[in-house]
Amino acid sequence: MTYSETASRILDSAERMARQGGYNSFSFREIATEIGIKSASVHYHFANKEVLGAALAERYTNRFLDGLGEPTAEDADEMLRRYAASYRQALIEDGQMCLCGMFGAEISDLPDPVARQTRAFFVRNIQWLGQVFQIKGVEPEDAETEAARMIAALEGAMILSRSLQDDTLFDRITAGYS
Amino acid sequence: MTYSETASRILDSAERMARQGGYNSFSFREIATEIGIKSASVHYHFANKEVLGAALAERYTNRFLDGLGEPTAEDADEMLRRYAASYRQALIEDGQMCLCGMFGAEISDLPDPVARQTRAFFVRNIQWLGQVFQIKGVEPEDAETEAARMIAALEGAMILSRSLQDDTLFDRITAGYS
DNA sequence: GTCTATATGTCGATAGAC
DNA sequence: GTCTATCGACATATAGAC
Repeated sequence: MTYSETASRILDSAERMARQGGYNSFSFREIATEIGIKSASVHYHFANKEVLGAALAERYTNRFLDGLGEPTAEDADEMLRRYAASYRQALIEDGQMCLCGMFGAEISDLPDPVARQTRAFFVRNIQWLGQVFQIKGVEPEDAETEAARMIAALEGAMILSRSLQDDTLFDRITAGYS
Repeated sequence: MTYSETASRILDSAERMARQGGYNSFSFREIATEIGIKSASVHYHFANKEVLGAALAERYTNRFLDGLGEPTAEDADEMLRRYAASYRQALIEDGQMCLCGMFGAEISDLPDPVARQTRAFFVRNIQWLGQVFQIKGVEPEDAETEAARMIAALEGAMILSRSLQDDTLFDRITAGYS
């Protein structure tokens, strides 16, 4: 999927808001004001809020996985470090939470298309990490559990670190993955 | 703090909604409708939303720690199992997320009194678990990090398990704590 | 303690001009 | 593609009667 310049700026704005306060924290009006158009114009690019929310989660997931690259046959430990570093960068350098971690927490209240894209984030991440754990020698039947455990640790570390306003806490919690 | 019958029912209703969709998912009107009064009456018990939100997090934290009891000098492993079981029960038996996990994720958008009570949940839980890890023989300077790591794992496990609609995933992710 | 009534603001969404 | 204008619904919050 490729987006027009304006559509991209809408997504950028919405993503920043959603990563601070979740699905209910971005609005057509506030996005419009921020990028200098009117809310009716935002509706031209994204017909309604669930379409916008689903596009948000989809773009986020694609970018996240693109940033990781394909799991390579060597240097599995380096892949794990890189995976953890993606979360670290989002939290500490960008100052933002994981979009799909936010959406995942409130998933039972989300419109179905948004919930489905949120699930896709976790499914695809578990697959990616599961491959890495298999390369490391984890039994195939345990690799996805190990993957889910690592993702849970990283999502949870973001929440505690952000809540307690202590960036070093994220590093200490995830020290085993670096 | 002790609440009147009506105030308790307000908190019960708000807590259930907040544990599904976060801070923006409960409203005076919806609470009022659910318990059979008018929204103006909800305002009589809780002056405004940030007061209600802070009361929600405070009551949740007190109940949670009361349910755990004091860390005892023996059976540290049993204390850890009991701690993990509290999260398991919330997710699987009650079908709800951790209130302060939700609030923690969106903490940068929360009114200050709510944010402070949310932080208190994590501070007090880290202290409780930190004591248990010390009893287990973890070095005092590492005990709170170990505590934060376990809480992060449990909060993250809730998010992934709920997102993927797979209760068994929570158990598999947290198997090391049981 | 609860009510009616209301003020004031924001929300998502749409019709139709340009 | 963007705009003005507007709708109906819902939000938090308050004044004042009972």
